[in-house]
Amino acid sequence: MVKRAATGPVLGRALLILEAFGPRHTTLTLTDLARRAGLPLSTVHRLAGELVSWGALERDPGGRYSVGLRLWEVGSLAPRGLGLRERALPYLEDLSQVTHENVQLAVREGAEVVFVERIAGRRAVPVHTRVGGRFALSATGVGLVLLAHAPVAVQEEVIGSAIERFTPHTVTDPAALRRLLADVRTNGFSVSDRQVTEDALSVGAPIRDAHGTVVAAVSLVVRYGTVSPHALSPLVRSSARAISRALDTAGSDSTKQAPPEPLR
Amino acid sequence: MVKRAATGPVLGRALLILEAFGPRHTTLTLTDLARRAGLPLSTVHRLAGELVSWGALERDPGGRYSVGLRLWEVGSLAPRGLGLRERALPYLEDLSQVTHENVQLAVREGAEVVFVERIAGRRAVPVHTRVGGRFALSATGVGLVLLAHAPVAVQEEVIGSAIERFTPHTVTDPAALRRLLADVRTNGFSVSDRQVTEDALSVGAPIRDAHGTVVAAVSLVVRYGTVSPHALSPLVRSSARAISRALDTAGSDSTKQAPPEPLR
DNA sequence: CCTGGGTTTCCGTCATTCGGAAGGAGCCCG
DNA sequence: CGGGCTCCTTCCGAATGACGGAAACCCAGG
Repeated sequence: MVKRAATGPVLGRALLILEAFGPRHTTLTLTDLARRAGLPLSTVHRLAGELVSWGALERDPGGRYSVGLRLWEVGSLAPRGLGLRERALPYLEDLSQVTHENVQLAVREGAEVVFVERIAGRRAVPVHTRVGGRFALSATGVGLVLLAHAPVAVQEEVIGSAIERFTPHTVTDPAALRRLLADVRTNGFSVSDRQVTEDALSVGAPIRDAHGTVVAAVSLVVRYGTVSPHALSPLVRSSARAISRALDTAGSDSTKQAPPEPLR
Repeated sequence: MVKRAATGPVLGRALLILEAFGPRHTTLTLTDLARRAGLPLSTVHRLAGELVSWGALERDPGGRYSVGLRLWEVGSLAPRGLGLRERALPYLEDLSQVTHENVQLAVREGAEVVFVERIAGRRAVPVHTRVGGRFALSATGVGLVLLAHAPVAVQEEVIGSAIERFTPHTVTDPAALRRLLADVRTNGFSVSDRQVTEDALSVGAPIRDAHGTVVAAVSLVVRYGTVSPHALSPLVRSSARAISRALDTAGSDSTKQAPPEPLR
């Protein structure tokens, strides 16, 4: 069994409160907070008060709560968050300048992708990606890369459960997905052909740490039909390798680089 | 006296643990964590375990702790963090493209500036600014703007306590600082003339919300002597106003209406 | 084999959290 | 102007979960 939370009441509830916030709900009233967290009002009132006094949450003049700057600061210390973003950004910008297309940088968290950075091309296909947002592993360019190199347990989890379909082109057949992942591993890049939206195609490549473990992925997202995947893959792959190299050399704050492996 | 922590033991300690991380200490061993947080080992072990199980912290194979991606995700929901950054970014990039100098975006937290975004010009003066990092209010371009428009209590706090000196040009005299702040308010922009380093000068301007309250500041940082402040101020000011406008339209509902959240 | 660093587990004591309920503060509508 | 609404804040006694010293554990390295 790996599911059990193992969290005491206090912390557990405090974290439930943090979880209540989301992209669609960045500021919440106390009552909403309690409702969304599934906790009694007075409990939320007390805990939220403590969180505010530290700066994890903030209250606007109307009394509504939002995530505090202080929490953002701490969050920005996450090696797989801002740390990664900072090191990769120059290369992502190069990609952006050269292609004028959407560039994405993402890591895997559990059975989902989390987008760490996104540079939107001016006249590129609109992509509904939010920095800090999550998405299914099996459909996007970055997702396919991360899934292909994920521990087998994760792959099986994803393949085993029903795969969400976004377009007629979304690969939902387990066998087909397995083949796709194998291709990603042998080719060194992924292609998501209109799997998320009818008009977009993305090409992703793996970013590795000093040990060769895949820790992140980059991708270019282009309008379907305008560019061939084969034209993009060398570009994406070489950028991914450049970023990988940048990660190696920049590992200054520790004696040895170790691959981050989130557990559940 | 400002305000007592008002935090129960559990949460308080958990937050102390989070505080133990910093730019120079992104990954810590359990013992370090305990030492830096000033807590007994077993306590930290227990609490950190809970935090890990939720994803607020992560452990690498070596058992060392770092800030978890999950916390970064939640942090990215902070309106004054990523929210602000996202809306301002296009304008910051324009500034960067036009001038090829360093562009900074910051907000005030207590008696310090917190940098929310920084775009480094290729061949611009090196600036030691880190996104998510803090700095004294009284010296930088952004800091002067934020201080000039801060509540009087904050201004007095800063002016009252000893002002840190970075260069011979740093303004540390209370009266002089007061005059400087008054200038900032009347001129609508600030100039930090070699106050942080001998070779840098920065010009900052205020960003306001729908109510006219100053909520953030932008600045350009250039090498001293290359450009006159007067040449920069119109540019910085107009960018600041553009960003202010972008904040208004983007759904800053005061206390009136139900939040019409724009999705994409 | 032993020494020393960090890590994990245990468990009796007792300080802290819990949350229902009651009291305010606005706001809208008739 | 008053009654009803929703949302916010404060209180306090019961009992539950937190606390952390101490001891076992697990390596490396000498």
